[in-house]
Amino acid sequence: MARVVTRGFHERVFTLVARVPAGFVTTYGDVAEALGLRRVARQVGWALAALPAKRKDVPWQRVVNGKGEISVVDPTRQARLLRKEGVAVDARGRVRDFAARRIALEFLAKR
DNA sequence: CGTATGACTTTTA
DNA sequence: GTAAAAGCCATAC
Repeated sequence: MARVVTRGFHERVFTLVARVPAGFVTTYGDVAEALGLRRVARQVGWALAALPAKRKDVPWQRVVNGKGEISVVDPTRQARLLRKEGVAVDARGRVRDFAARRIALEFLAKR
């Protein structure tokens, strides 16, 4: 079975990201690994970049890089959204207690 | 079908 | 702790 196709790659990314509860964050690498491909972290970010503004069900703001820092060109908006959700963000755009806020991979890839 | 790009990660110094 | 380079793979042209 190793048919891990890219069929709706974005769709899978959105689905996983949508599973992240408010107050928690995840990383591109985690999402990619949850998909079964740790190397596609970039493509995860790509999918979110291509994410249309209509997709309000996808909390793209809860996705940060492996360093727990916002990789978006304009971290201000994302940081503001995260703070609004209860996630403390440093002035440098880094999530406080990132390791603790980082959701478990099992929970993400669950079902 | 080949080349270029990128909201990343990891390794090495 | 920071800095630079390589790797990786889906999308766009």
